[in-house]
Amino acid sequence: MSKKKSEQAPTNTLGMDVSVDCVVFGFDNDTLKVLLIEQKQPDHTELKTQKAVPGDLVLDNESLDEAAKRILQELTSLKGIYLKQFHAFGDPNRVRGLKDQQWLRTFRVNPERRVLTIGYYSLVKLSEFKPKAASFAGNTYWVDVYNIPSLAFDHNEIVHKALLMLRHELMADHIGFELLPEKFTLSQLQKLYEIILDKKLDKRNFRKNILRTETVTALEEKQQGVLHKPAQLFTKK
Amino acid sequence: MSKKKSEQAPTNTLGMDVSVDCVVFGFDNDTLKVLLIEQKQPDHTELKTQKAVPGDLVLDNESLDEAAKRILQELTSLKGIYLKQFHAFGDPNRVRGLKDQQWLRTFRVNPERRVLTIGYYSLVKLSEFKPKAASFAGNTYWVDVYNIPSLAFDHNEIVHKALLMLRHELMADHIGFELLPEKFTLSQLQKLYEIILDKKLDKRNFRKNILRTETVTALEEKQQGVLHKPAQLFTKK
DNA sequence: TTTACTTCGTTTGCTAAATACACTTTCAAA
DNA sequence: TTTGAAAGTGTATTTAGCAAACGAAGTAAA
Repeated sequence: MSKKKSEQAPTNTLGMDVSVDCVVFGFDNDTLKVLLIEQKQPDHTELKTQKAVPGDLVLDNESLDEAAKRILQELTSLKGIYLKQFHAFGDPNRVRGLKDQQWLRTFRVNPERRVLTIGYYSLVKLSEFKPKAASFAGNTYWVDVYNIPSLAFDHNEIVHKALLMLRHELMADHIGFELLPEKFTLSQLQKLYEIILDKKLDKRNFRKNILRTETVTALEEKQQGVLHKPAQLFTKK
Repeated sequence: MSKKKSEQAPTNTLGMDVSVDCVVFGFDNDTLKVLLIEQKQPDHTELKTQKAVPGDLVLDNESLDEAAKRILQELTSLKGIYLKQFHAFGDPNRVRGLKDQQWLRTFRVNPERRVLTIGYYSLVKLSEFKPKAASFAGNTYWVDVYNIPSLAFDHNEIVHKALLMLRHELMADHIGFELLPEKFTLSQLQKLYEIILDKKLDKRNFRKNILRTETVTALEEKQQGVLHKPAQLFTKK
């Protein structure tokens, strides 16, 4: 930003591509899931398709947050989704793998260029999620965050880091309800916490703590159609 | 990373410049300081010089961490300095201010290009710091982090965010001693914490907490040359 | 050498907050 | 009316936070 060009090496005058990758988390009351997209199968070839986290290049006049929002919106058709930047991934060779290059050549103008990517994670309510039909290369999948297949580029690392950052933020800012429907029970919320943090929590203490933070409010309503005592419903404050 | 080019806007084919900016923190036993560099005064002009945090473009084959290390090493001649990436700043117009452009034109090949910057902060021991003489544009200064002047680009925002992230990490990972000499007293460490967190701490609780984390070990040695009971010296474990 | 002064490091004693832990209640279905 | 299944709740103990005070260890000046 401020130094003169250094003597020992030429300053980068080509620039590089910058992308945003979104680790989209969803929760189905049982497992924490991550949304993956699949490489579109090139016509009549037998290439094994790769999977990755959704992402795209940042456009010329777009901020990083705007790019992340755009990607997510094209993907989910939802607005107002929780989004958080968590890390920049800048290995010079992070898209230079053979399969990675094969994939990039199918749609990038300059597939061989270095790509810096900014990682975002987002929290969506699975109940509201409708995968947008034909907008993406290949299919989309939800996979268990604790059982992620081998992904293209450095996306396994990106997902892993996203989970670590999500854990931190969950403890600090109690954003868990972003993954639940509008109305939810405290047991659902607790189970979500337990799965994200990967440890058991005490029911009474959990309730005390959550209610103290005042991030949720009790509704008059109760759960319906369950074959046991119906729980009180809550919503985010 | 994976989407087809979207219809509504052309994908960026020019790429952009990527830089790393380092917020270098130092501690003089009294105030938390940040290292600033000053724009080199163009010959016989009367332009008011601007100040900024040190940074530079990322080179073609360099990772982000490597770029940050390089910048810091040229600046301080020190190795093994604590460094942490904390945020990416990607506003499309973040270097497009009039004065910012004037400055960039004095040394950048393409001063008008969009620049994405990755923010790092680093912790240096002021006692070991020797500002490198002529390597940089203009002078270097240490300024109180709570009294930062108006800086070029979006560097005020960058410094502010760096401080917030430092606070979080200090509480979580107890990295404070990175700012102190090899041997330090717990009172020094406590004062450092109080200044970074901007609040008073209880002496006994502080000592209990720090000793419990086992990040420091007591030496056999005691403080010398003080006109009161000498304190025990500690060092990082 | 005595006294005053300063900060160190710990003690005591109180209050507030966090943690560990187990039983009763409510509803639907059989 | 019994059964299964999850909801919902209270208390005792431990740990953390805070205030005041004190003996210890050193220097400096009388």
